[in-house]
Amino acid sequence: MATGRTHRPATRSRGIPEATVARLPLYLRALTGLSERSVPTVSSEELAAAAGVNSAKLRKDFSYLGSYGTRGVGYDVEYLVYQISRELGLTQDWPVVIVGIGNLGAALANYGGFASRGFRVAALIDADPAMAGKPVAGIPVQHSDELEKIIADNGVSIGVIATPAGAAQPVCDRLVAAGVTSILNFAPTVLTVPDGVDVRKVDLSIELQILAFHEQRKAGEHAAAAADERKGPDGELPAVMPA
Amino acid sequence: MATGRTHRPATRSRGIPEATVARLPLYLRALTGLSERSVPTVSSEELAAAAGVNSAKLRKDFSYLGSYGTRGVGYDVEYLVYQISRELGLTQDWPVVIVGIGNLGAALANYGGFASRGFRVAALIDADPAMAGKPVAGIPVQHSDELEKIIADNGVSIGVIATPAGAAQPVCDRLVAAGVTSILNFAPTVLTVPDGVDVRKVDLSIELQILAFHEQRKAGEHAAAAADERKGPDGELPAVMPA
DNA sequence: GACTGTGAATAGGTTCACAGCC
DNA sequence: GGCTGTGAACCTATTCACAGTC
Repeated sequence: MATGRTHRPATRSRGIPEATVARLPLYLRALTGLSERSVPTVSSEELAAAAGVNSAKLRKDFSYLGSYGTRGVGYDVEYLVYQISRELGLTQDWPVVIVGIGNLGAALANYGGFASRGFRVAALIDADPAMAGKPVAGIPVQHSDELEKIIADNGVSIGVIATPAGAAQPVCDRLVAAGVTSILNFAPTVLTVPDGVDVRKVDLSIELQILAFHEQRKAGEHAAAAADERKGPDGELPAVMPA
Repeated sequence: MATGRTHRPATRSRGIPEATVARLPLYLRALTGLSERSVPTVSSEELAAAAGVNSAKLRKDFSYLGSYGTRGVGYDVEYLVYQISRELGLTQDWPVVIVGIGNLGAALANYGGFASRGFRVAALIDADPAMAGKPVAGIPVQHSDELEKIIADNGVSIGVIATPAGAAQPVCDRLVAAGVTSILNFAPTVLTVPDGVDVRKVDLSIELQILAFHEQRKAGEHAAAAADERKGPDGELPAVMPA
């Protein structure tokens, strides 16, 4: 009870679960593919397969958006594309800035998947003066001195951070101060932001580590029983605390 | 431990929840930072802050690994680093191949976060013959004809796919046939794999779309009180999106 | 007194299974 | 008959709150 409010409990109007929101882009991608092949309608079963989920989950997800299907028939592809796009806010244009134009930043600038949704790379920003003016993906890199002006001039509310870890928090602070309220962070560091600002992170090495965990388990399936319990096989390193 | 009354011994030793596994790399990163600054011990509160989670969750997570802390004191940093590394399988060397050396593949090849964990880029593979031999991040790119041989020679079990969407499934099939059992997929497509093969995906544009959803909702907060949805299912025209 | 470890309570997400409609 | 939409059952994850330990 003493714990105040950290997280606003979902808004009153539309309670779309977070897990559902995270899958909408998946459905949208699958639907876009069908649309390009001029498929008029699709069943929950087919669409679920194309999106890589199961059909019960898909139907449940769609039920949060409304009743957009037809029983006995399925879903109208074009109509669903529109509804999901609207729900995700992709019917409007989102200018984004990418800060940190190293290898990853350049890859992001070149990534086609942004433009094809409602995202437009409004500017590339880097702290290295030597980068200034150099075009990447056809867009000239601007120096980070310009950051605040760029954000303001373009009405940017989404920023992508692809800087080294050490630069991420200061960059984040400046973005937020300049008016950015959503941040996609590729730097391997935890960002602190004020309430009302959303941060999502993508950490490339974390994904690999999760794979390694499962991979290890597969490998150890033969000899699983052996080195299992806390009597760990300390091959090396500090074996403090016996527990 | 926990020889209490619980009548379900089943989930004892190897039952680490997936959500916990996904956070272990986060803790590890925070701990590594502390270790570099020679901090000897850390409380759940401090470590949780550094990792960006709350302390109850962290303690619960650690309780699945075992009792590695000391009441009244906290956790020994070095010891925890070791235990988590071992749990994640990072005390061994994981050779990985990266397939598709475009902008993103090159960024991944250059990404320092891999090497610093147990990951070693064993080879870079691309289908473009013009790329063959060109060094990227100091590693010469090899042609995809060599894929099977490379996997076998290096004992690779983890593959990273950074190809265009269309090439991803064929590449995936070849990786799996050659013995790869874990795949990190950056291509915006759903991969189909046999049982026993793990796939994790990272889709850059999906993350942005999720941000857009929340961003849109923030923007509408002023006018939120207005029409509270539930508008007629066919009130809007499915005006198809621009390509 | 400080802090971990963990049952119990709660919240969130998934799957089942079937009613309702085409 | 085929397929959606959804309450109910189930499962997973998070948070609470406090007993246990140093």
